Amino acid sequence: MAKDKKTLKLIASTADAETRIHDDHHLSVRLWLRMLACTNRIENFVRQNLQANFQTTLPRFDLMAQLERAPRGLKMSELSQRMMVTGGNVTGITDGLQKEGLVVREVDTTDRRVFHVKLSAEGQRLFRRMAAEHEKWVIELFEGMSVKHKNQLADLLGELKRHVRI
Amino acid sequence: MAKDKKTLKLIASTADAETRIHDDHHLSVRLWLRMLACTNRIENFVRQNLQANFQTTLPRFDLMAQLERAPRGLKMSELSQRMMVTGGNVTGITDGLQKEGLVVREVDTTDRRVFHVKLSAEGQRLFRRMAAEHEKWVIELFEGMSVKHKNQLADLLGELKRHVRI
DNA sequence: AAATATTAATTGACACCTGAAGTACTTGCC
DNA sequence: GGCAAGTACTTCAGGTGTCAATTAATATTT
Repeated sequence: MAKDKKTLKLIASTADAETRIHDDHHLSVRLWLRMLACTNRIENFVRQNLQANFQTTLPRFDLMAQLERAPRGLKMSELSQRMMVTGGNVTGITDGLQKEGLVVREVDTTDRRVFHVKLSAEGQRLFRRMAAEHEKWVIELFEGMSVKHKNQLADLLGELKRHVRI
Repeated sequence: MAKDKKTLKLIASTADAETRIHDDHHLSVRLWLRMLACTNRIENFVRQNLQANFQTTLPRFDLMAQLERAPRGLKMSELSQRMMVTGGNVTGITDGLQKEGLVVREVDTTDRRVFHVKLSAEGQRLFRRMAAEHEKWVIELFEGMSVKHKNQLADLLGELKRHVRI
């Protein structure tokens, strides 16, 4: 039946190509909306848990996570790049964390424009506790999915990430 | 070498299972971070384009998109649910769109607590123009990926979305 | 029918985020 | 040396988001 329809449309010149393109359009948009929905759900879940268990937020957790992976510290601009947010935003989040003694801004000896942001000892302790919980939450969210499917998904997202260079 | 390590650990009872679990933990977290990175990139791209071409924002576009799919209008609570944001947020976005004449709040005849939010005629015209552009941007972002892979990704995300019910 | 609970939407306090303008510093070029 | 251009970060205005408290209307219970 679908074939009959296509066959008929073939008579009208470019109709078939149009149909294919149209389907692909829908595919891409549907894919994007679905990805967004998944991300939102997981993000909401993680955010609620961070708030309930540690009275903190996802951006703060994210910033600390970046620092934990870079023991030598990160410049504000590097944080901005890795967190995929603007510089002005990083300033605010860093201010808050610094005020609570979780991170420190260290001045660069050769270039007085730059800061090297690092986790304080207390920041490290707290982050380790949070990271352990965070891992549990994420496991929990993905536990309905087989390892095989998780790997497939990770591969496809890796491919997408490469194509989506901005 | 990695194998030697594992073999040695096997002597210590449950070590092998632990290793497997540990790997899976990393898999889930890595998967999640990768998904988040993809989403952020696409979202940033779309947001910038919406701003540059239509002087509007993603949440406003999203709200209008929800309304376009529901010609009979949506209650504030329905918008909140579909947009996956809180009610207070929907109030603000709706206020802005209403002020610009793009949506209208219609009172319910039987329950005076509820509003039915609808696109105005102007809102419909504008949304159609924006949606066409939006579709192009999304296609562009996904064009490096084969239709087959896009379908696989959509399927896997569909599975994830089902598992991740909150 | 009055008291109570529930529901729909709004408000206010606070955090996030962007984009653009501003400040302080460094670099490169004459 | 000195000045223009560039870089690192901050500040500010405005829109987005949460949560908790509030208001107004409807449902339920007695």
